[in-house]
Amino acid sequence: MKKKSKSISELNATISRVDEICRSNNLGFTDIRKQVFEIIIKNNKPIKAYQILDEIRNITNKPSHPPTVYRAIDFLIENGFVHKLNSINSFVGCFHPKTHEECYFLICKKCNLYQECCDDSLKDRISKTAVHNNFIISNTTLEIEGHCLDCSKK
Amino acid sequence: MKKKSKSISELNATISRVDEICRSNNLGFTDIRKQVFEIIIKNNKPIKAYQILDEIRNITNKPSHPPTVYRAIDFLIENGFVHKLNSINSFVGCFHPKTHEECYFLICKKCNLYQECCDDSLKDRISKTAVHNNFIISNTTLEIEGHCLDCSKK
DNA sequence: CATTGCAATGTTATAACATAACATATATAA
DNA sequence: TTATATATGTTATGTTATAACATTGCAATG
Repeated sequence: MKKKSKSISELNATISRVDEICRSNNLGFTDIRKQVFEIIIKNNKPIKAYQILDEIRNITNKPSHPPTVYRAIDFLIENGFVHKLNSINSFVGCFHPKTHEECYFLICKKCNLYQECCDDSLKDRISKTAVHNNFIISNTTLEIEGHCLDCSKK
Repeated sequence: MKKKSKSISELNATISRVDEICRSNNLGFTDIRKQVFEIIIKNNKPIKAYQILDEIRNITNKPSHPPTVYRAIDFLIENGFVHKLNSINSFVGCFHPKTHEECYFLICKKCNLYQECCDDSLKDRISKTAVHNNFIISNTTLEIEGHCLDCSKK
């Protein structure tokens, strides 16, 4: 389980990476989208849409509305830069965008830190289950809630 | 993928089974709870809380309110008789309550039919992933969305 | 350089999902 | 009887998300 925040350099590297991906794929990484992405990725923990909205209002001192945030989130999810945790209606940044399609998560209920856990054996197992049921996967939600090592010690 | 509705006898068997479990565990399977359970399990497809509320209103012709439904759902989920599909804010009945803790799902986006797919190899794989990350699981959400055989043929 | 088209954003309103808080009822045990 | 616990009724509100339409800005085309 992740113990501490990502380093500044790691954050910046991820942001640059997304910037590049957008440029090379002709995706408009607009100010709003960049802003929302940065808020999500810097948050370290899953963040909710209305928290993002509050932050934007604080930063810009302008009126902002839910659709602005949700549209940006949609863009970021569509392109794999952000994931939604359905079990807690929250959003997390992806630290290795475009390197995998599916993303699985461990979420600590106590400290709220999360970790992507996208190992291939798990992916394979899920694929096999789908095949076995004659099912064509379009997207998978795997969210494992519980306690990380630190929090289960306490 | 499930092709058709469960048979009446299968439904009744499940309802009786739940009834028994409640009796032997001293759980109050009250009228409201039974009613909500029956609505969910007979629906065959994932159903939403407010749809359940509408059905109750139709059946009873009395004023009913969201908390009534959500309380019943909470009871049913706590005791493993119903599961929530977080990815679509919907509820499904469990056809083998108390025989497993975790329940995984295949959900067809086209016809909305769902199937529980709780094979042990998948469960083991998830456990191993958790162990590998020093993580203690309290609950797992695995929802695989896509298309069932029938719908992918069309 | 219009003007047309398109993608993104602004804005208002409301839909959809869920729970807090307190009142009432019902059953059962002390 | 009274106390206690469990369940339900009821009002209000909190939280999450989207529909619908107006406006802006920019780039391609004539």
